[in-house]
Amino acid sequence: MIELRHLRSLQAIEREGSLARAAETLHLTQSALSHQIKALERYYGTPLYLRSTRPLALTAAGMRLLTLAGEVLPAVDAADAALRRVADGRAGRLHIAIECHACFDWLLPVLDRYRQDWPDVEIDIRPGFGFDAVPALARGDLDLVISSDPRAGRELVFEPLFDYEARLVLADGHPLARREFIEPADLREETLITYPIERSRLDVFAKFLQPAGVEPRAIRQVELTAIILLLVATRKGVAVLPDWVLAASSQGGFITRPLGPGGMRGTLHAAIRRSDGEAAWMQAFIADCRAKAAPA
Amino acid sequence: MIELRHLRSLQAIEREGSLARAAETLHLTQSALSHQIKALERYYGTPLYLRSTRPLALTAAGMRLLTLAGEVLPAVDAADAALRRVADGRAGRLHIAIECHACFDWLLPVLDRYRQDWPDVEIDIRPGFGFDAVPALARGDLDLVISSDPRAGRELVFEPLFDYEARLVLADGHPLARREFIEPADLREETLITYPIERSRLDVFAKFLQPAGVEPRAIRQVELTAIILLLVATRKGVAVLPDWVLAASSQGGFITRPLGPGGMRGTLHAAIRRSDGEAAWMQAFIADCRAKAAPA
DNA sequence: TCAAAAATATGAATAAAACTCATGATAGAG
DNA sequence: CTCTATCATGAGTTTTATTCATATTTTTGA
Repeated sequence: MIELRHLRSLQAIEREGSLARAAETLHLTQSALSHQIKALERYYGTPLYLRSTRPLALTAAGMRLLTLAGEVLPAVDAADAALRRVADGRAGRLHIAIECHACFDWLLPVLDRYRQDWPDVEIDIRPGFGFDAVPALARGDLDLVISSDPRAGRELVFEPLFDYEARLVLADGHPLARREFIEPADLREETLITYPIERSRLDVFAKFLQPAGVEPRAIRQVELTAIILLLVATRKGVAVLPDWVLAASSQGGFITRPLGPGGMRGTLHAAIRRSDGEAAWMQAFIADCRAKAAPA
Repeated sequence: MIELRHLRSLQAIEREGSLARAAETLHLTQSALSHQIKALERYYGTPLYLRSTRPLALTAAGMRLLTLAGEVLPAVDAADAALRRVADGRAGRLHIAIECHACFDWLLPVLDRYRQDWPDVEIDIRPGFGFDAVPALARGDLDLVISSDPRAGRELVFEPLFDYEARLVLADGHPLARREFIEPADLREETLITYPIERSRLDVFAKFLQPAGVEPRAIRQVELTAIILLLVATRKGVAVLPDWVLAASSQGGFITRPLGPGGMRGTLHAAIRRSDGEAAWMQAFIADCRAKAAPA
């Protein structure tokens, strides 16, 4: 069966004009090339070179193979170079899912900067994984999941990125603004504005209201962070958002208060496969996440 | 170094969904495939499959190679099929040169018929070889030369095609028409119409006039056979043409006479490389030439 | 035309590789 | 948690590729 080695030999013979010189550039002996071609000719049952001429002249069959070499070898070499970039950490695939909805706010700027430094990394944000993101990571459908509850395993690593505090956001002059901190019962008469995801995935419910058996007066779901802040400022309700959202926002007209006496805190993690952990492109990305909105 | 074998394995694994099944279709063992992939991974220094999943899932690097396989293998298989056609005599290259100018008249119809039966033979008529056609045949620049003087060698074979007689063509009622045959001196007062090639390559001169030291009154060179016949019929001169030209012509107004008492005869040959002599496409072509203008 | 030079071919021996066999390890299903 | 399907591993074997030494062929230049 023909192999790439044969195509490389044919190209070298054409380039160098003789078996002997081609053999040199291929780091082979003239004999090796002669045997190689003879084997090809035996395999196909037709001569590739006219032997009555010196140097050898290609037959039509030989030319067909030389053409094939020209078609095929550049593609092979390109793939080869690409894999080499993967091997030394310059290239990789970074398909991200985010479990935390508000993370778009810091992630997009980070990605923007990152992709300039790592042009060979194929970046994507994949929606629609929901709570299945971590299994999808193990399966190889994803490469990184932004998550706030680490469940490391043999195959997966959870790299801590940064701590955050979820705080209640309310309009300037709201009655609750006089409190030092917020208790669950305080929200009984409030309209709570949240991202449009199921309650079980919202920490306010899971960790704050539900344990106390409190239900807010109403819930309103809004997609965009900026709109949530606008609604809060115009006294349409209150919201619970991580502190980075508020630090990064240029909007005004609201203040924040801790949830509970100690505040509701957490740590954001990047879940990755252990096998990707050493790669330069991955380490750089995690470093960029930690630096977050650092000056460009 | 990566080889086509590896690309075929990757494709089979993708197709079959597991090493074991892929191994079957490749007529290998599962172990062989496992070793093969491990070798590739060692070579590139990066995993091609995630091992923590069953069946194996491709990594980004693995996908790059699978893509390469898709690009490259169809081209390889196409070339392979083409060479197989060459090997069993269905395909070949037929680059023809003709030493005899009038041969166009029977060759073109023959080629027309031939190429319908042998679509995989690459046909061309290569002008500009002149007397160097036979060496060019040995060098592999040509594959067949129509020639009237056989000089066979170790490398070359001259296949006889058919006999012909070169006859003097003259207008009906021309004074020379009363002769049984023509002698050199008869042309002393005639205008001789020839193809536009050097005198040494025209048999009338080389074999008939020159030996007798006779020079015609004038020479006129004309490219096309039909025009030559027209000029003869309209008494602008006489010409020497092989008999097949006259047999095939539908024009009238002229008669022919032998040159010398026995006529000037020759045999047309097809010069080919001995290595092409066995090929089915070549034998068929020579047979077609011998049959000449046989009914289609 | 002949010998020297250059290029390729050949066969045996060696080196390298690819593959198989037998078995061990692991993941996923029930 | 066991069972089954799947993949990995290492030693041994077979196959393939390459080298070495030398023969053959073609080309070149007197």
